[in-house]
Amino acid sequence: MKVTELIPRPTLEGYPLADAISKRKEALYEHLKMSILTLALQPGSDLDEAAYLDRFALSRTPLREVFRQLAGEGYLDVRKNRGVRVSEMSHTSLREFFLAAPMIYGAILRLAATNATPDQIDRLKAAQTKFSAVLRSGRAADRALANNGFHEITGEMADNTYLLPSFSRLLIDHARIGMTFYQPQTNKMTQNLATANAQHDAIIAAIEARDSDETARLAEEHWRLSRDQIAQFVMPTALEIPLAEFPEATA
Amino acid sequence: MKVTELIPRPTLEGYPLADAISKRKEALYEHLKMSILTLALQPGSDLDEAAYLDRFALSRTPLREVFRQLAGEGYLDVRKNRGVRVSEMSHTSLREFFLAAPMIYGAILRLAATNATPDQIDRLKAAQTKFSAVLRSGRAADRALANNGFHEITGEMADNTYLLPSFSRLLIDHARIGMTFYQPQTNKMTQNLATANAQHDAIIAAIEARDSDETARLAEEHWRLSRDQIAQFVMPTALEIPLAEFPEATA
DNA sequence: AAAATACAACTTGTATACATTTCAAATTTG
DNA sequence: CAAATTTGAAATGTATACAAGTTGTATTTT
Repeated sequence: MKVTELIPRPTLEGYPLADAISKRKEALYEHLKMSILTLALQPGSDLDEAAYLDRFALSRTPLREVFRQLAGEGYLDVRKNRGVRVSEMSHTSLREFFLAAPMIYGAILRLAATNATPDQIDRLKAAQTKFSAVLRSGRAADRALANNGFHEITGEMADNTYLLPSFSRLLIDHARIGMTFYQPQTNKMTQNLATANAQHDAIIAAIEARDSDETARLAEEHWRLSRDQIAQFVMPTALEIPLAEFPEATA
Repeated sequence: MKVTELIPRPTLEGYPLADAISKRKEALYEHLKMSILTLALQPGSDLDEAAYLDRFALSRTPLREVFRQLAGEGYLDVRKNRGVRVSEMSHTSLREFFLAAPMIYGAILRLAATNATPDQIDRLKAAQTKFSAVLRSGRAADRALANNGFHEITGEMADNTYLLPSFSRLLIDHARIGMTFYQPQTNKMTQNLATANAQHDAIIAAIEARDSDETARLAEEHWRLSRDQIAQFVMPTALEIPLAEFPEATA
């Protein structure tokens, strides 16, 4: 057995999980993904190489490799000689999102019903258990991540090299859009979350039954719920109070 | 003005286009893409870092960056501690390809008709002029690249961040499948190429007319031609000569 | 002689010094 | 005084030495 495996490296300050380099690389990778999905790192914001260098105890070469990989997956933009920033989201990309999402989501779930393995179904159930639990805890970021985790597994189930890249990019921005818009202040939205939860259960059942038509139907229904929720925030129902009644307007 | 801009670097042996580093990086990037699309580099084959180091006069850091980027785009696979190889193509991926391609191609061309800019239309016409010319010259690799160039522009026209990643991956393997199967030894296949050429012209006209329904219809037709051509090679019509008539069988 | 081990050459990964480019503040110029 | 230019600190990109891992071959062991 290798000696180096037996001697733990000294703990690094500021980063308690210090371990093999590849572990730290992986940790940085996951940390950035999570931060971007939950908007802890905002779209368009610059990343400071130096800060991550210290925090994750990596040298520039592997750090930059992680940045490049995340750029390839659509999380980051690398601009030559100008550093790295979190990939942008604009009203334009929102429109593109609405066009592409129903088609890709439908296709992925249809294929998931055909190709899912028993192990994947188990993992989907576990992801759904987590999502369900997190609905109660109420933290928006946790909800977005749990929902993302659920859908990532459906992408894996579909097992199609060619569809996965687009699906993955959609999931990134779905999470980010969700973080922006789903703030369940109203009863309606809390109700919607419960509906989404029920839809996840139905999707699992349909996949397990290998019923691809039913799974595709549920995909459409699930998408519609999500879309309406977003639309409600982009185009809210007009206020019904006459302007004059606002304190600011009367002052 | 910077002095370094005025002093040309000494010409590097084995690579006449020697220039600024970023040019050489770009050259390597394009060379690898081209080699992979035309099967000059076969699916699954290993890439020798050292060979490209000399040939393109790059140091390992930028060279490896190019490898990573191409991996992100689906041209290469990077395996930890085991070097880089050209991404694989199997009978499994062929099936995945057939499932995904018609949907994505249809969507891309439909959107292209809606969103194409005049400049892009001009470039599409130029690409088609090239494709047309190359049909006569007859080299399979040139045809595959010209066809790829045409479709890449339609992807750009569609202008949808979320669909482009899948579309790009499909184009890679479409070119490679084409190189494997389209060897116009029969009259039928030569005829098919002429048909494809005419379809390209029709697609340009439909896009220019902003007729998205017609463009989508043409996309389906174009796909069907391509699919049938591939199917013909995967499942050729059976030989009609009885076994006994082969010299080997009678010997 | 077959299997297991050890070793050495080679490949891949990382750290870091150095080169280049960018950005912005300070200076010069018209 | 405004515009253009210079300049230098900070950020980004590259080269290269060194470390770690992998692979194939020689050696030992049974």
